[in-house]
This record gives sequence, structure tokens and C-alpha cells, in this order.
Amino acid sequence: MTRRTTSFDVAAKAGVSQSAVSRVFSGASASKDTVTKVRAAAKELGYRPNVLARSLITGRSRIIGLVVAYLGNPFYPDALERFSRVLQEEGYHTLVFTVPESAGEDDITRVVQQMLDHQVDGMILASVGLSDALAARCEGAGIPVVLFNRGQSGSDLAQVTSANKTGGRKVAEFLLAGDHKKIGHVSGWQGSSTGRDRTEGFLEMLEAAGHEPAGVEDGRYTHADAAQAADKLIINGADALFVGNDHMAFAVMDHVRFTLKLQVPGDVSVVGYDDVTMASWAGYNLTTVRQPVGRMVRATVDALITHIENPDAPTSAKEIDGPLILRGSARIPKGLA
Amino acid sequence: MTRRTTSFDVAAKAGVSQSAVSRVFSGASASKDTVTKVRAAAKELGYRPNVLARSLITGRSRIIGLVVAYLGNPFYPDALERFSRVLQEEGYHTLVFTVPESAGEDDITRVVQQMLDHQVDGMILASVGLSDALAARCEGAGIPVVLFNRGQSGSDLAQVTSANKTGGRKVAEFLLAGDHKKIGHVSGWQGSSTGRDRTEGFLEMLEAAGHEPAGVEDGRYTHADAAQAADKLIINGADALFVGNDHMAFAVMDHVRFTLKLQVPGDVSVVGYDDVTMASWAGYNLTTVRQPVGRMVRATVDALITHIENPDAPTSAKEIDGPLILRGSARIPKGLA
DNA sequence: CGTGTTTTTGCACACCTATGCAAAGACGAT
DNA sequence: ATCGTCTTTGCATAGGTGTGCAAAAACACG
Repeated sequence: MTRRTTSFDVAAKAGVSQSAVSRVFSGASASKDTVTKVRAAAKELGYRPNVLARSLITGRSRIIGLVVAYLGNPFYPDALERFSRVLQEEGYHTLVFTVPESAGEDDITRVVQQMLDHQVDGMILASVGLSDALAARCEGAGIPVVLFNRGQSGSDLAQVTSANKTGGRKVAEFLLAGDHKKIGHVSGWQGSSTGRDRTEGFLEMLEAAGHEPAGVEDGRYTHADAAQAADKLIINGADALFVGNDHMAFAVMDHVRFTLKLQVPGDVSVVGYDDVTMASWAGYNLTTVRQPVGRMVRATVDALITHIENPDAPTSAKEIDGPLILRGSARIPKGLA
Repeated sequence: MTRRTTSFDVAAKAGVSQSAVSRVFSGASASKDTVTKVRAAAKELGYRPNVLARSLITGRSRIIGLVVAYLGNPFYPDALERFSRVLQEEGYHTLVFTVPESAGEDDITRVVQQMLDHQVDGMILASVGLSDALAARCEGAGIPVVLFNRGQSGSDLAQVTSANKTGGRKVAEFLLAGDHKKIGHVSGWQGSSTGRDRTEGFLEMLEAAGHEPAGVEDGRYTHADAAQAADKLIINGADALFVGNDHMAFAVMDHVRFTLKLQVPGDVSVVGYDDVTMASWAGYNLTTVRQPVGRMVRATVDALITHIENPDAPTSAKEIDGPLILRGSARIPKGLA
């Protein structure tokens, strides 16, 4: 294993100074003549600039730290794949960190610290909260942060979510129009803004219509809890369930069909949230609110890059609206499609 | 945004030289006295070593490049999550690259080049092939590579797979024992070693038993192709299907049940490969060969770290065996459980 | 050709840490 | 007290690039 070829080697071969080589590869101004000479020499020697040295001096690594919690919910692999692709297109690279589902303050702190150590140019936190203290630390280090699919009410962190409250309302409206008698709700984890917002919009609309819900149970985004929650609500007489995300909705449908031996949507209507790929599979054919992942990812990256390039840009909380996708897991009101 | 605190700042505060600080943080020998002094000063100043500078000089970044193709198959998010976790435990970080499913030689080359630029200490290629030319380039740069869930027959690249041929044989044996009359096979993409090996073992065992298969169709690891392949085989009279992975098996089951209106396993038995989480859900309850992801990931990381620490270690191709998991999607032979 | 203006180029240094080397110090044995 | 051995410490430099600054070159114009 021989030593890497450096900008000095190229400079020597091209008969120019090292700075000239540097300028050619960092896009600074140089005469046509030197550019061609340097390019030729570089090609011949197989030279590529050392990213580490470059980052060390510019202070910009062109690496984005991406924290993600639970890849078992297919929404997140999808998002991850898109993030990686979009960031790649923008010339950035993706350093991935996973934290336990039940990530405590300490876990997050450690991970953020490691990202700061690596001089990431920005961070994306997917479905992860961030304490004000930590946010302040990032701010202090000049590292922009964007929350993806999670909000932080008090703080002024940049964040991108779907229109969760509106989404919840849409579902309530839809189930009411379907003439369901007792509507229950298996909520997303109430420790998450996303979960809370969907629940809030949903209940708000039920109340406005004078409908007393069959109950609200926290499904905590897990399969087991969601099934158990559904069980309780159905014993309570629910004939329709709004489930806080698709991942849990699948568990609910399986439980309803195979454990309780009931029909979906004959006996119980089920509506989810996310519209992951699986929701369109024949086995589930799930009616659900679409989260436009593509646009959410794009908005997140845009916000991040904006803040990287202009640290004084005002932080914004962006909400992206998504439609209710009508499929076969919930009774469709007459007159609708 | 103020300048980062450096080892010089700490040295000044602690009344020692910069080298002393460096030694304390890189674990080299130092007297009890200086260690405490340095630690104290560092803590007070909030000092953390600059990873970039460290990497630049040591030539080791403690970053592993992970290339992954298709996160739509839940096997890979699972693997990714485990890789990230295990590497974190070993003090490494994960730079993720995604390549298009239909990744051409050029895509891979570009990605590998970018990893080399970032001075990764090693690469893991999940379900991605690597040309000999590229492998040689990595070798030349002294970067170890391990293939995960994919082999390379001719080359002597390090690789970790499950015992695919054996697995294929187990499925054939099982379906034969179940007294199926016409057994078909929706294969994994025949351009992948994994797909080929499973098919080979499967057909070998059928032939040994004198069973003429109902046909073999390439499902190319996609939902649509798999469904279409199953369709063809069933028209051909198949009463049992071995599907090259779980992801496709779900598509096959949905197609059989909802499009062809047939019973699984009443009319058609279906067996998959992977044992992803979803396979145990009530909706599919899929009989399948388990790939022990945890052990495969561990073996991959071990092999990689071995080669990082000892570049002359011999490369090995490791195969990890996994059991056939009996569930409800295929008729179970009498006398078995 | 002379002068003012713009572009190009090279020098030298900064970025921050790890490490070889020699000097200094600690320590035990005689 | 002397010598030898082992540990600790500081000095100086390397690692490869980007960039401010001043000198040089190129160019425009009268």
C-alpha cells in the first residue's frame, strides 16, 4: 500500500504550485491553461482531493447526521432511503445513528455529541425529540437541526411534519359520514407531538359533531399495544377505529380478523395514517391518510441546507397536507366515490 | 460562533504541553497527575478532540461505509439497524449509501469512490455485487470489504451469507414430505448469488427425489414480478410454491388469495425465505427459512474489523445456517409437530 | 510605449492532532 | 552517592488541504 497521491504530486507533474491544484479542485478561479494542465496530471496520477484535510480547514464536512429510532415501521426506511438519495444529489453524505425506541435523554445526548465530534454540517432527527439544552448546544456549535415527523411545541426548532391535526379531522369526518355508531381511537404514542396532534384533531371533530367516542387507548406505536388497545375498544362496542399509524393499523386488522374473528370492514372499520407501501397491498387494502414522504423529505433537506448556507435564516415549522386515501378497510359513505 | 477549543487551550489551562493532552485523550501513557489535571481542564472548557484532525493524521476514520440497495424489503432495514447498533458498540460510525435497485457498474463505482474519498476504514456491501476491478481498487487503497447476503463466486472477497443452498434443500424436503403433487418456484433474482443458490439447492433436492417441478419463474425480488410468476405457475397446476424471499412471498399470498381466490394453504402451499418480522403476523403466518440476521450481522462486522486490524488476514466466506420455521402457510407433513 | 486595472500565481501559513525522538525525571539496586 | 533502567514530558514535525496577501503577469487604453 503506497502513499496517497497528494496535491503536491499533481503540482509537480503539472509544473505549477500546490495552491493552483487546490484552486482547480475547489472551483476557485484559474486560467484555462492551468486548469487543463492540472486536470491532465491529476487524471494520470489518479488524484482525488483528501476530503478530511479539506473538511479540517474549511470546517464543513458535507456530512449530515441522521438520527432514526425505529426502522420496524416501514415509513422510516422509506424516508431514510429518500434522505440518502436526496442528500447525495445535493452533494452531502449521510451518517446514520439509531437510538433505542425508548431513547432517554442520555442516549440522545450521546448521539448528538458524536455527531458534533464528526463536524456534521447539519442534523436531521426523525421521530426523535430534542431537549432545549441540546438544541442550544447545537446552536452554539453552529449546527442546524431539523426535526422530521416530530414537532417541539415550545421551542423554535425547525421542523417538518404532515398536517396531523387536519389529518385527524379528516378521518373523524370520514368515519362520521360513514354512519358509524361508536368510533374508537388507538392513538399514536402520546409522548410524541405527532401522536398528540392526530388525536387532538380527531377528537375535536368528533366533539364538534356531538359524537361521544368509544374510547381512546394509547397504542404507543407498537404492534402488541395496538392490538391490545383495539381489543379493549371493541369490547367497548366500537364499530370503527382510527389507528395512529399504518404500522399499528396492520396489527389491529390482524387482531380483529384472526383473534376476534370479525370482519373488516363489515364489523369494524379501520383507518390508518401514513399510507406506507404495504397499505395498498391486497391483504390489508387500508384506508389511510397519506403522509407525502417525498415532499416531506424534500422540505426537510431544503430547510436544512438553507440554514447551513445562511445561519441567520429564520427557523420555520412546515406542515404538509396529505389526502385521505379511500380503500377497502373502512365503510365508504354513500355518495363518496 | 466562537472558535472551537483545541488541545492547546486545554494544555495552557492545565499547565502542560499539547502533546500531554493528546496522549491523555488517545489513551497513551501518562502519569496519574497529568491525567487528572488535563481531564479537569478539558471538562471545564468543554473540550472534545477534533475527529477530523485525528483521522487525518492517523489515517483511520473509524467510519464504515454501508451500501444498501432496497429498503422496501424489510429484511434490510432490520439489518441496517443492527449494523448501526453493532458498529456503534465497536466504536465505529456508519456512512450509508443507497444505490438504485438496478444499480449498474457505474453507480457502484461512483459510490465506492466516494467512500474511498471519505477514508472509510471498511465497507459493507449489502445485497450488492462488486466487480473485480473495484475490489482491486479497494484492496489497493487498503480498505477491507465484506459482502453481506451476497456472494461472489470467482473472486476471493470476504462474504457472509446464510446457508442458501441448504435452505433451498430444506424447503424441497419439507414440501415433498407434505405430499404436494406439483411444486413450483418463484425464484429470487437469478442475477444474485443468493437467488441462484436457493434455487439450486431446491431443484437439486427435487431432482434427487425424482420430482419434476411445476416450473421456475424469476420473481426478480419485486412484488409485481413475483405475483405474475406465481400466476403462471399456478395456471400450470402448482399446488405448492417456494418463493425466493418473504417479501415476494407476501405478494404471492395476496395474489393467490385475493386475485385467484384460492386458499393458502388449502389450495396452494407457500414457503418463503428470511423470516422477517411480518412473516409471523397473523395475516400471513408464513412458513419460511430463517436467516439469522443478528448472527449474520455480527459475523460481518467481526470479519470486517479483523481485516481492518490485520490487513493480511485471509478472507473467508462464511455461511450461517438457519432453521425452517413452521407456520400456517404450507401444509405440514403428518408426524411433524 | 507608459500607466492603470484586472487576473493569475506562488508563498506561507492555518486547521488540529498524533507521534518519534531526545531530554529529563523517577526509582531501585548496589 | 552512582549507575542503570524505566517512565514521563516537551519539542518539533507531519498529515493534506484552503486561503490571504503580495508579486507577477496579462490586458486595456490613450
